[in-house]
Amino acid sequence: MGRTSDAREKLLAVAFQLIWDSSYGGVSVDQICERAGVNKGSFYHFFGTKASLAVEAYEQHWKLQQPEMDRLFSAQLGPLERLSLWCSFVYQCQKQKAQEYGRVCGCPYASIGGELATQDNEIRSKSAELMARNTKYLETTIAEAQRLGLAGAPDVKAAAQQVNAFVLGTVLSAKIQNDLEVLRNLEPTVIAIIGARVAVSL
Amino acid sequence: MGRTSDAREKLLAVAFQLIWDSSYGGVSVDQICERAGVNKGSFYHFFGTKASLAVEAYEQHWKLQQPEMDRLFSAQLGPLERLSLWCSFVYQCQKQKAQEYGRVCGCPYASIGGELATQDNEIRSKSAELMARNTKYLETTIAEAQRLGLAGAPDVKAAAQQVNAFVLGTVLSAKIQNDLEVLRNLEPTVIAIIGARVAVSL
DNA sequence: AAAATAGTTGACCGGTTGGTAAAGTGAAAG
DNA sequence: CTTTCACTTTACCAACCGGTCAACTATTTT
Repeated sequence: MGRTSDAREKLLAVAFQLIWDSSYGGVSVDQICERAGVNKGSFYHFFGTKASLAVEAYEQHWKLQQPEMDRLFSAQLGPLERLSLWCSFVYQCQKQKAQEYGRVCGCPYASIGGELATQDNEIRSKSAELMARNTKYLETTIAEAQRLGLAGAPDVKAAAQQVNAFVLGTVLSAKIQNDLEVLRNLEPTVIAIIGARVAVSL
Repeated sequence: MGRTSDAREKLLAVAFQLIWDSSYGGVSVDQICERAGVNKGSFYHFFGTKASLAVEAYEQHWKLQQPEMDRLFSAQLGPLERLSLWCSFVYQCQKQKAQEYGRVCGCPYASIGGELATQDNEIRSKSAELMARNTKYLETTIAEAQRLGLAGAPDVKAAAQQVNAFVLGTVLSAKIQNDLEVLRNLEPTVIAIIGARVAVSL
């Protein structure tokens, strides 16, 4: 009973976008409210603090993004094909966002995580959790590549973390240089990371 | 003529530390002044804005750090040895800072760069510049490895960027997970990145 | 000694911050 | 129809933000 509202969903979506465009500290609750067309009182009806809004906004974004990830990492595809598709996806995703906003915006999860890791433990651990979910796709894929003799990583979990770190670092470089170029050819290095140990030990 | 002062140097050092510990947005001019034992009026005698203090603080930190980098990348050492030394250095550096502060603090240049890349172009470009200086060491080293037949990267500059991105991403992961473990074995993957192409093409 | 200069002091500014509170409104449940 | 309750509205708060200013002090040059 009582009335219904889409203010909550609007706030989540707007908060995610605004924080991705600038940063957590660079966006105020007032700005989020204004852009969402919601009064501040309503904001604090739905969310206890700015930080908890951020945590929920990022969780929500993951949920909306998950079907796309499932599609990219479909079991219908070969493991190397999935990795290749994912590399292209990362580039395309950054490219589209850069066209919309006029600057390279980087990885949203890593951005807020990197900004607040030492200051807000809940946001840090949510960021870590979302990045771990991402790495899980890589781990499963690399494990299958291994099984098919396409990769030579002794420790699959470590290899997934390494691939993730490489792509994360490249996306961050692209953001800091404000240049998408470094993102255009991720795949060969990803292949090198997961295949190198076999090759090197030859 | 006029009196002399070390307030400027104190502000630069304190600002760098405080921003590294938390973030640019998370530290106020008042806090920097208080920790440095300097009045706000003096702050604005030396620096025009908070942002320009940050830019100068990071440049200063680079200058202080450079001799250490020159030592790590000494021409007396073999190229792979330099890379190995650098990987250990990155880990030790993060470990020491983590012990001092109680949390993994990540790469200072990348942290401020990632936070403000879309908001403050001067800070973004200073961050990019410092990271490029870092990559230059890698580039020279990889070029020599190539010359000695120890690496098989067709594009040396790209390989240096890839190695840098991998380490950067791993340091960021360590910060977000607040766990140094991922940093303990950087070297094999670095070797794989610069050596893979030769090995793979066998 | 006096003038010129470099640095210090601390009060002050308007605007913004995250967050609160209380009264009001509209729709669904009884 | 009325009660109930989810949501909205708006005014408000103390604390803090980056930045300014004019008076003041210590040092060196002339």
